Amino acid sequence: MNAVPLKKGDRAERLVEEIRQAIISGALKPGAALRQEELAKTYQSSRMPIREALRTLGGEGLVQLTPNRGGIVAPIDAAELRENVEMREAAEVLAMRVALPHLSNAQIDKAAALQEELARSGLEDFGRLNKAFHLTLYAPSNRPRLLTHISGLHDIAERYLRLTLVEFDYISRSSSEHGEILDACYRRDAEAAIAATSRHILDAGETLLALLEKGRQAG
Amino acid sequence: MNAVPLKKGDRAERLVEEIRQAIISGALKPGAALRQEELAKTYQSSRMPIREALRTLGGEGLVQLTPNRGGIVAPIDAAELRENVEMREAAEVLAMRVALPHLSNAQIDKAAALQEELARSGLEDFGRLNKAFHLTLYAPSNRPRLLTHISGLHDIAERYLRLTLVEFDYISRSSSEHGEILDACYRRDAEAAIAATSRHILDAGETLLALLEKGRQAG
DNA sequence: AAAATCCTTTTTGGATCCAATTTATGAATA
DNA sequence: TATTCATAAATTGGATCCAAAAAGGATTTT
Repeated sequence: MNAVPLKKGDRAERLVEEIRQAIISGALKPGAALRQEELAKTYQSSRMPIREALRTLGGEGLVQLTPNRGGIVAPIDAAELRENVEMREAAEVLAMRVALPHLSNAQIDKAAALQEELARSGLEDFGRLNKAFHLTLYAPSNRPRLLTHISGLHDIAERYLRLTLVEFDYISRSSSEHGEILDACYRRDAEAAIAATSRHILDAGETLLALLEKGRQAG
Repeated sequence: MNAVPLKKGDRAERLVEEIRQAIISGALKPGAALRQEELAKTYQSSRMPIREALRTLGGEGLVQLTPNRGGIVAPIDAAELRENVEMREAAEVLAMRVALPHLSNAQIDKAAALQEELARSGLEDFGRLNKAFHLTLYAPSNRPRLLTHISGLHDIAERYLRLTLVEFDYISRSSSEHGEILDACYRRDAEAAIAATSRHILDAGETLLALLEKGRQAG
């Protein structure tokens, strides 16, 4: 594989995505030291693009950089999850409010299709599909910075989702809440759509926080 | 100068701050190409830390990076300003809501002192002091990610402030709005503080947007 | 004269090299 | 035995070097 000579100029970019995914999925564990040489060997490149990638991921909050000591995978803690939930609620309510007036039925259908796939899929794909579901609804907002912001928040949130090994119950509740959001969108009921979005995020946050605390006690 | 040998490990960090300030202040003009060699010469270093700094600033939205073509100072446009205002409103309302219950009179006093300094100062220091004023009030929120987010939004907002060469009228209105916020904080009136913060941000946004449009027409 | 093509120059991205800093190891001392 | 200090190994940050890509100019072609 890798028959394609890999055009110059996106090695760092690729690495950002690969390492980001490794962190989100938990393949790289919270707190783990990110040795440049080691990553370079793993991803078949020199240390240089690794360094650039780590810096980008540092900006996203997935890596903690310390001068002369390099990076570690950002640790997990309840305070960050709480903060993430609050920020996500604020940002997604805004996105929904701006997007809804420009949302077409075709786009809602697309989100609905993602939700169906979500219902059929396992935990492995939950984060990716869930993020796609929400961002699909916000796409017509025409707010690129806001969407990037929300995307980053979802990436961080997914780490906590994976960590707590969310049970089936959670996914099914999320499913019905997604249904409520879609209904409100189809009706173009802004208040209802915003309220459902807000509740969806905050409820999920509470559930995860509780599980995280429990997990912390249990080990 | 530069008698201090500049410890290793924060060259890139320093450069981030210097270049960020140059972009915010307008010394580096929107759309201008950021030649690595040139910046390296200007800031007395090699291209390497420059590259890392540009990548960080790219993440902050102050630099636009294109593969194999390097970076340009992020362009200015009305759509981004609007988006920035919306995001700032959402984020700062959240910050105020979370911070207010933990806000001490001493901290409010500190913000008030910054406001006084603000009233005496010129346009040159407006952005910095205004940001400090708001962040001082949000500090007890204990939400580091949120504060970083707000800080970045302020940096971007300042570019538009400088660009429109805001007139005296704007600063004095901002001054009285800051007074309203402080009053509400002293009274620990959450609703009033949030409402005043929201209005403050949205009003300023409208003013700037209008000036930006006018400036665009006038040249 | 306009457009396309080739060639030169400039500039970026990646690899390698070197120095500074941190971390690990072990000896010396209290 | 625990602690401090010195030394060695590992690792990062910065500089330099080289190849690939893009930008700019000249020449040819229509």
